[in-house]
Amino acid sequence: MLKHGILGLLNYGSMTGYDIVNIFKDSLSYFWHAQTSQIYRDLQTIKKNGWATDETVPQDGKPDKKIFTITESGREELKRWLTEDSVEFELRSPLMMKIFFRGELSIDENIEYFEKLVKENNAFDYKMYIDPPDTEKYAGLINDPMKALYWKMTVEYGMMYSKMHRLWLEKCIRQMEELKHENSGN
Amino acid sequence: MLKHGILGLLNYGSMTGYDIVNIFKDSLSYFWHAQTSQIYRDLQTIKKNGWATDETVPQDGKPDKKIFTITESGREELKRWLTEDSVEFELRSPLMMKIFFRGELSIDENIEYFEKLVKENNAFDYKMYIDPPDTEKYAGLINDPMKALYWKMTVEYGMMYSKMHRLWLEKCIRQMEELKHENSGN
DNA sequence: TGGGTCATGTAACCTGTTACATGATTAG
DNA sequence: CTAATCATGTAACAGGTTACATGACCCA
Repeated sequence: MLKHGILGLLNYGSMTGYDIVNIFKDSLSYFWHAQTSQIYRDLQTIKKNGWATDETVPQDGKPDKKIFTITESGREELKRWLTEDSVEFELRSPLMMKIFFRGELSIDENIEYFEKLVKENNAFDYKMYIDPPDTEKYAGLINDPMKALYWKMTVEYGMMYSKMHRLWLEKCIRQMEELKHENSGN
Repeated sequence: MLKHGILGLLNYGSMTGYDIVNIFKDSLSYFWHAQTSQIYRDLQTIKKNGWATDETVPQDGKPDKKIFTITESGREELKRWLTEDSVEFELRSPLMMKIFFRGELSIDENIEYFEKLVKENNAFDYKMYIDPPDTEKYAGLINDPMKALYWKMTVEYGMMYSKMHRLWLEKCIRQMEELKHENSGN
């Protein structure tokens, strides 16, 4: 998955591992986390598979750069991946895994926990509001409005997800409060 | 993560690897996928860590059973995991990874693709409607209404997620149609 | 003089996936 | 007769995480 994400970025233009790490942070990281070390390692695999070539460019005052360029075979692989038939409707949520078992703790602990999650969610929204993913920054990379649409759609997904998440958290808190009062009312 | 999910199930009562595989399918699998082989392997690790003990029970006409029982140290580990402070607000979506790069394909291919996703989403909703996750089936396991709430909340999350997903897909299709007509209108 | 940016990675480990293997019983 | 259920895994590989390492330049 990550290899194809890197390939997709390389398809916009030749760049270094360092560039990829940075662009990743501003875009794909919202729905796929990647370690720097993994990016450098996968870049080696990409080269080994013949999907990209590299060229070392010396610089003065700065470390050498290694610029990767996608090959024809890399473009084919990217297209193959994009059009392959696979079930991607997969949701992996460590949060739900924990909440499933949260009945082990007291209802007060849980209400407190959910309120903490609401705060985190708000902080995320606020950060998105004051410092939104800067698509302009990469205008040189993705200048085609047809291509930019898809980036925009993933950003919208993130926003809708966040909203749904908050609604769900609030509903859960209401349900816990109810159960709490029912039990104390007996 | 999976190890702690298994530990959580074991905490409801002693059971075999086979039982865990089945309960997993009806519950946790909606937000965490696990291979049978991984469950059996992690069960070995859980035993090695002293979080559970096992007892082999011969049966006739059927293979031997290996019943796992959580230990005090296992319960402590479960509680530690539940209360640990960690950022779980993580979204991993292979779908978004692909959509981000979908500008490489034609707008007609993309509209078709999104319509396929809508159908898949509807099929999922329909399956949930005619064959909902059967919490009753495990009433013997989780009989405390306080504990059952948390299971219910994760199911609700799945439903809200699915709804948001459909809304997003529909919005995307509208945006693509618009862009398509704008471009052909020039 | 201390932290941020630029720029590269390696090593060890942990977690998840795919493919394979066995074999009796029971329900349709 | 065939498919599902019961019940256990192993081996190899792929992918993700954590910790560590280097070093110059620039700005405050």
